[in-house]
Amino acid sequence: MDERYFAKKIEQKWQRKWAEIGAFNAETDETRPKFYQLEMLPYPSGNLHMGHVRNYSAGDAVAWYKRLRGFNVLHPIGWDSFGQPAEDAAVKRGVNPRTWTDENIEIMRGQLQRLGISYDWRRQMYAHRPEYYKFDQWFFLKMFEMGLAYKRMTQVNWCSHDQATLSNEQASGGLCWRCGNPVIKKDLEQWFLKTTAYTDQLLDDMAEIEAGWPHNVLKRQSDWIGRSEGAFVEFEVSASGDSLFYCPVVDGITSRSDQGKGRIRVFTTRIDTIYGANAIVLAAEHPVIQANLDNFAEDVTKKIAFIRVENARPADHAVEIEKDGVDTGLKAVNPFSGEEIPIWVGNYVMMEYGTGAVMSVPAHDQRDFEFANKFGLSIPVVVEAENKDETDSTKSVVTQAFSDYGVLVNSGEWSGMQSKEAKSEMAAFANAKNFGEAATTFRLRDWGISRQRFWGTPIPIIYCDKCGVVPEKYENLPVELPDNAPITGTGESPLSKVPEFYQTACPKCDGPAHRETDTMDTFVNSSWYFFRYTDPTNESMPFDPETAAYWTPVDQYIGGDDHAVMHLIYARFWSKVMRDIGLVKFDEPVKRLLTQGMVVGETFFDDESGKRIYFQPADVTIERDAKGKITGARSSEGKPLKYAIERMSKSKGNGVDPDEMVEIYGADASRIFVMFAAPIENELVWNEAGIEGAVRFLQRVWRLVYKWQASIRRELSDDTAPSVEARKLRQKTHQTIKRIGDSFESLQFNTPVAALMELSNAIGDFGVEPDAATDADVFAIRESLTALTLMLTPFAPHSAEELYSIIVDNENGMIANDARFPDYNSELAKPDEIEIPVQINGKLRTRIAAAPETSNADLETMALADEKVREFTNNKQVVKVIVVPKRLVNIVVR
RNA sequence: GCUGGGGUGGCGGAAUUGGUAGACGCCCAGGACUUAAAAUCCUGUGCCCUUAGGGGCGUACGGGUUCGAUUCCCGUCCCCAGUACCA
Repeated sequence: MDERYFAKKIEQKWQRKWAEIGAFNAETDETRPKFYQLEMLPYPSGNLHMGHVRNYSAGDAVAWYKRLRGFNVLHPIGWDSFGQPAEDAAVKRGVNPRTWTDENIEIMRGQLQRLGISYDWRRQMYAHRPEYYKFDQWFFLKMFEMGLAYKRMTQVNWCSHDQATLSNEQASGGLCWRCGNPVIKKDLEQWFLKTTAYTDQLLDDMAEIEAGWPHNVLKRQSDWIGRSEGAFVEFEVSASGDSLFYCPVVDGITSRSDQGKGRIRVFTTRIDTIYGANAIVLAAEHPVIQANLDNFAEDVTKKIAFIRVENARPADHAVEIEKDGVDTGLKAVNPFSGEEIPIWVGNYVMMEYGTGAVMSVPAHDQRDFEFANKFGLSIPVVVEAENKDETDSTKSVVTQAFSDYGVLVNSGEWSGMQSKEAKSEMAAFANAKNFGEAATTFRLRDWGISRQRFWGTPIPIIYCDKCGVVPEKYENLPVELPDNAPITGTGESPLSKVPEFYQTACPKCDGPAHRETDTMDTFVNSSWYFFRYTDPTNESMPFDPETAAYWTPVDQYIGGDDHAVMHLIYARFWSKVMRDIGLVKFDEPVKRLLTQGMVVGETFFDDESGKRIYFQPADVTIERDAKGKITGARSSEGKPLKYAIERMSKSKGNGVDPDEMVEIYGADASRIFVMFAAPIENELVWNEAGIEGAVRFLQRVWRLVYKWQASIRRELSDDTAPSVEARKLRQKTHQTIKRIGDSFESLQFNTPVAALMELSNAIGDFGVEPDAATDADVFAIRESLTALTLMLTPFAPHSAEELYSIIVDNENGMIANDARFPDYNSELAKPDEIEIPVQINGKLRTRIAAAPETSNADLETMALADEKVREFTNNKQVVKVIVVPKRLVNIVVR
């Protein structure tokens, strides 16, 4: 082997060797502790991007580290290979989605292999293969039996331009996220999974994973679930000329009272403030409003229509919409006070939340306050702070609602009670009097999984004229996708155009029947894929429960935080269902979660056209000032360019091809750089300049090993006394072993790389040349080079293997085979002498050298005796001396 | 707006959670080697003052607590992410 570092040559060599011995093939072994390292599976879009490289480099570092620590590691990869881009490609280019997908997987697998990620390739799962999606269907049937899968009519967001259904997120602001055209509501029969059956568990079980998940992810999940404790209260509609008005009975929104009058249900978290209600405010879409549009005065109806349009909120969350509303002329009776209050329509009330109706309590709710102010409505105060100064009612100018708890006033028989206590009692009272009850509402909705798409798992349901909705039989699974469906992108299910697919016999009566032609949301596939890895070829079950019991739950999951909510809530839901089926025995599938930041790119724009044309290419001249700060950039023709940082993507032309990186710098250098450049949870601004540093580092290590190669292979006698040099190097080695172990436990990847660089610098600075080295010197060098090489493995496995084979001088001595993380010896890590900074009045003035065990008293004496210190303490009174053991001495003088 | 996380050299970022601020790397400058370049190696590199020895300032800004604050407390400004006018 050459003394120069040829990345490509050694990378291919070790990838081949690992494959030969099946180095990363995981087998169940009850005698060894297991570790399940998982990264979010990629969508096979065609190419890896740097975000993938970051994700999989981090995962591989953990997998290697745990292997070096003696764990039996499961580190699998698979393909999230169902989804819309395959259909788009089919529409655009007429290719078969399956062919397109399979080709992309081949390309991306090659890229991952060239990066040398240590996967057990035998365990790949492919969402689009019948062997896998058969069990999506299996789970669906189980859930159908359990009452967790059901079908109902629902309104979906529909973009008539794109001919597509949209999720609420995609239809935010009432406009299609893709084309910007208005979104309409369309009625469709859809299948749902009852995520709401697990709402409480999804919230409460967070306690089990709290220690291992990012705080921010748990927060977002609990916001998403959105529990709020309160009560429903029904207000009777009481307008004079009652007959004019119509109150349709809509379950959960309105009801009919004993007197035959309609009641409007409101949800409130503050039933204690109900005596302060000055109005009922309804959403414009509320059924009572819609049913009476013809009965209102003409200008009222007009205003309602206006509000409905204006109510479409802009996508920018920071923009607050001005309150607007109109008095309908209808009245409602406060069931507590008997008071008659007006019914308004308000733009700040959402039909999608609660019942689409609120009781407006302006004195104690900021939004109601603003509304009442704008329209000059009364603002009756019913809660006062115990410390009266805080209550706005006592001030001459009221600018804000008082929304804290306090003492009830002007609240009939409840006056004088603590408002917090009154909440439950008033809810109980409402219940007893039959006009309300305590209730908890959630934002979480059941999971609509029907998609009018081709490239997804067919829903295994059959519709029979005689028997109705009939589940497919388990033995008939999988219900396979046909190969000849016309994919037009027109929004109707392509499967509904394939009679061979949908024409079938009823599993119950054997009569003619037709299949469901919708497919499942792709999030279904990713909700349980990581269980499949434990038993990827099982034909009768999703996986064998016993095998899975060894490997699962996942010990460490790593992926982008864009999946913090949906994917991770669905996966948690799925695990709970699997637990209830009896497949697993735990509540939570992922013990520890790490969310990595995005990789973004620096882009240079043409200043005139605004076109993105350059991404750090060679033909851009970056202009800097004397200190190296970027002041601007010019194209090769001398055009000034604008500079911006954006998410990397092909379409923006600022993407970096990982293959190119590997080709130029090597997989190891690319991986080290990505790990070193920024903390994993931060956004990473891609800047290729830094990668040279990673290459230089590897080359330095390479040269060091070659420099000492001959010496470290020689026989060493242990009777030479170690030099100061040797003792210092051993210290550094053992300190580094400690640091790197700690870093991995706390999932830091940038600092251990820095620690490795420091260690290699220390070896490079070793004051003795190989020919002059004593046995003790060589021993220290060998120890540190071996440790350095082993600890390099998680970041640069190919280089580590190559260097290790040189150090141990043994063809069979592979790290992947049997090597262990170096042992830490705390005695050796201890320095002989430490430097103690001496401060005077908190300012650093000098340092003194001392043995680590020096007592506080001795340190104090030494510090005071120091010449430099005496200069400062001369003619002054020493008031106090603070000694921090092994840290510093601070002398306070006056 | 609300919630969460932040603000440290020209840049990415360290700092044992109250104890030497700026590790490590990039950039930049100077030097060695070379006919030259590349590569490599060495030196310098927070800012200001000083011939030197050294001194002063410095972790967004203003206060506070402390022998000592990047770290804790109060106030202000700014950035990023999430978000739902959620009743």
